[in-house]
Amino acid sequence: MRGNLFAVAVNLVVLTVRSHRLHVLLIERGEQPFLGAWALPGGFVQPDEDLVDTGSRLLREETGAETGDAVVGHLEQLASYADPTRDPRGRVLSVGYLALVPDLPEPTPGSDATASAWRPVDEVGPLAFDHDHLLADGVERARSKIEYTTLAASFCPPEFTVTELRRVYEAVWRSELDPRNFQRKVTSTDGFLVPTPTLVTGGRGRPPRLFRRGPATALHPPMLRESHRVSRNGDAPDGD
Amino acid sequence: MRGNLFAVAVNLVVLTVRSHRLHVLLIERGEQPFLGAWALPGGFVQPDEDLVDTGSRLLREETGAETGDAVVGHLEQLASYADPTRDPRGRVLSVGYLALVPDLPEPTPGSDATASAWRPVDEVGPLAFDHDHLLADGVERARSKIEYTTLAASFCPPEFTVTELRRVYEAVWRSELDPRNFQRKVTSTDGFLVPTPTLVTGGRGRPPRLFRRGPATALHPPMLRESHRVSRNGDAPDGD
DNA sequence: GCAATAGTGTCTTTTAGACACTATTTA
DNA sequence: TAAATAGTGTCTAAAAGACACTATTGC
Repeated sequence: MRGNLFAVAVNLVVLTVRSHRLHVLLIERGEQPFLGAWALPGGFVQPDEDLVDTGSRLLREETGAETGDAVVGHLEQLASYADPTRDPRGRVLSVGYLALVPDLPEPTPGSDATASAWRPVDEVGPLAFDHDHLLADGVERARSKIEYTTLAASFCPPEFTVTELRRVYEAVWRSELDPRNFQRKVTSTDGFLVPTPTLVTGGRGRPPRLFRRGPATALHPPMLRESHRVSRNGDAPDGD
Repeated sequence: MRGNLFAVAVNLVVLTVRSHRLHVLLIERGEQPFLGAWALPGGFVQPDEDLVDTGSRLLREETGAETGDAVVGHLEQLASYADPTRDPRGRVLSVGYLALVPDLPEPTPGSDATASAWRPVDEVGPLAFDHDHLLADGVERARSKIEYTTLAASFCPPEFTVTELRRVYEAVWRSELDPRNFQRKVTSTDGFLVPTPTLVTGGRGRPPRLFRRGPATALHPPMLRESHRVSRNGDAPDGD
């Protein structure tokens, strides 16, 4: 086996929806390199960890919540980044993971960070390392994946209303959806939403019903973004 | 930066369509570990290479053809695999790349292989390392990606007939498509196919027209697999 | 001529999108 | 009561799927 060894890190693109906007979890770096810069949370893979273990450990450390794949939220591998110049310390390969979580309480900064915060994804300035690229890939993955899966519900608490789910789509896609057609679409897609007996009172209008996630993971037919419906060709959703 | 270093390899899932079946390029290992076993072609990332450079270098070495992203065919990152026990030599992270190429001449074995061959993907026995997993992920990526992109044309030579393109879909999906509806669908999707003046003579029936790939990369609306159209929920195309 | 393959037209069914309308709450 | 939000029904347009039909070759 030839030499040329790498350090391997996992970096998280943790997305959530707060006040109708898509937010990402950032940390302010407390170490070199990029001391004081904002970055995606991350850490090195430990000797006996598989990549996904590192991802869930980091997610737990950064958000406090037990939001692995099993409970609420969603965690999946995005892609790996290994440009030889991406880290001034040497050869570091970073495996990006995408996490979709419900709106959580304020995060607590991890050990190597002086601060952490939720920031709207379209207001994020230049980040440390190649994290802008990672973030863009994560956001695009989320945008396209809620088209043909039920993953949008990962942004919601265990019980939620159809309107809450619609706000998720609208925030992630930055577009408005017709509430009536949306209602029909999601409630008639078998296995997407399971109604509970509970109605949410205290609001302004007719009390909405609470739903839980159903067993379905794929949406057929998919829910297409308007930008995808308008033109017939268009740009590439690149593969990596 | 904490220690715990990895060797980083790239492994290729090279797919093509030969005689109406989806094939993958395999090598017979000429070195330990897994000496004599069949495996996906691969190699280590060299000091100044980015991952995609390693991928295209390996693809060139194994297929002989210049089939990077630019020419014909397609190369994209799949996912990374780093189970601590996946390689008996120690900690090796493998970055999987998916390559879609036209039907090429017989491959020439690389340096660390005693043989290489195209094998139908559904007749591939247990492979070395975790390459069965990698292959399954690659095939599923190809199956789903030709639904909403024009990547199926990457399996074709620069000029091809509509029937050849349909054979690609049928081989990758293992299902039959209506030739007439398929024809209308692909020729009416803007930017997918560009007609040439050439008709292919010498065949049995009416001579078909040759087409080239157009500029479109995305298919809107997508071309859905029958399995996806039949039921409304169904199983998960998992994210990583 | 007939068989085979390429390609078009047309009808039916399904789905998306627009939007009128009903239902149930708070103020 | 009016205003607000939830949810249903219905019409239209677009697309998928079935399949009759025409076009052009080799035999």
